[in-house]
Amino acid sequence: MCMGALKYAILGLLNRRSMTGYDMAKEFENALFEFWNAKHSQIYPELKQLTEKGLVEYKIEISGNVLEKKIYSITDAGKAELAQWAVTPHKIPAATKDEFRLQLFFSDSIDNEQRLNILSAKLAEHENKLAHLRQKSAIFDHIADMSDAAEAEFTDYLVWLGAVKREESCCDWLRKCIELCENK
Amino acid sequence: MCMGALKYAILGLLNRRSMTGYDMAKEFENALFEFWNAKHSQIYPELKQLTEKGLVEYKIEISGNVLEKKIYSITDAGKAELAQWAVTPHKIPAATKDEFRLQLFFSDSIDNEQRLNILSAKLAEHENKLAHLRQKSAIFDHIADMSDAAEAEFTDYLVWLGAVKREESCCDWLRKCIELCENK
DNA sequence: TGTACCATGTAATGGGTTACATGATTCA
DNA sequence: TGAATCATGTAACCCATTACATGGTACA
Repeated sequence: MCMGALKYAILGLLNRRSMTGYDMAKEFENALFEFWNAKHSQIYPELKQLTEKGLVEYKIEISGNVLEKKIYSITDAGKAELAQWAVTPHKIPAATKDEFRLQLFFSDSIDNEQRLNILSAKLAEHENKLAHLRQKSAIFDHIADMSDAAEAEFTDYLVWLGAVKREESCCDWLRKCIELCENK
Repeated sequence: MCMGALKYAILGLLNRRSMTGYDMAKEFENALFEFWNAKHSQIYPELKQLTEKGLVEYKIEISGNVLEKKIYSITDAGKAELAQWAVTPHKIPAATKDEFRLQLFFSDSIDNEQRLNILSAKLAEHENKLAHLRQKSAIFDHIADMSDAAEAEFTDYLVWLGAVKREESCCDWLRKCIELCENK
């Protein structure tokens, strides 16, 4: 389905700045969380392979007295592969498996009151998530005019906007569902 | 992450009507596609397990002269487990891995014109998908007033509405991205 | 000195897709 | 008689998560 896209996620990160595998794991948790994720147990083996293929390289840095850090950076070969991927069309991903929607679909077997309960609880969760997402907008506040934003800031903003709109739309839908159930 | 939710998808389907594993695969492809999917290679082993646990049972029916079909149905034990699951709260799923958003995020490395190209292509894809989703609304047209719709039709409608709204929101986002890029 | 975090790896397991394998039925 | 579809199963592989495993650093 994804055809080794982790590879490009890593190359993309290294194309912005050199970093350790540990740093990457944090980037996935923070900046990329809304559309990609990978744990360190996946990152380290992948970095090993990318090194063997010559797409990335590392130099060892000593932190403190003995702790060895591998600072990875992208090679020219890596940049070439990334550039190619960057303009390749990709399929719309298959819809996420969503246990809540599954539950709602089969809620023909429970009564309307219980259905309202699970809908209200889910709406509260998503409103909470939306609030957290909106808090992150502070990062983009200093960009008065997007037209002269730095490139990386601009693309960060575009995907952030997508995450917010997705969450808003989800909340709207849940409110509509609640309304329809209440008029039942 | 999903903790064996396939089990409940199957129980939910069988709670609506008895059917074969083959029928289930078709249901996943058609009715459930927007929030769940499973291929026959996953369904048959799961049905075997559920039979062993006594949550479903089957009777063999002969189609034509020799072809044996296993018509599965839900047992009382299965209904009890389904009823319990139906009111259990589930976590919001982790965001889908979306290679396009990954691409957009890292499009700081390509020029604005190419970014506009991939955005326009993706918008066309999603508009197409939205059109197909809306076509399916015909199924719900005969329900003049949702308040007296059959339960199963009503819940089908709720999740369908969610799929449409999700797709509309995605199109809106892409148009906004295109607008921002054009003013760049 | 203890706790949170930095840093790197491997192993076991689960979930899911694609491919392999087989054969019957229906209809043109 | 050939093609599309019905019908059931297994095997190999890929991706990803959780757990296992180790040890250093920074700071209160």
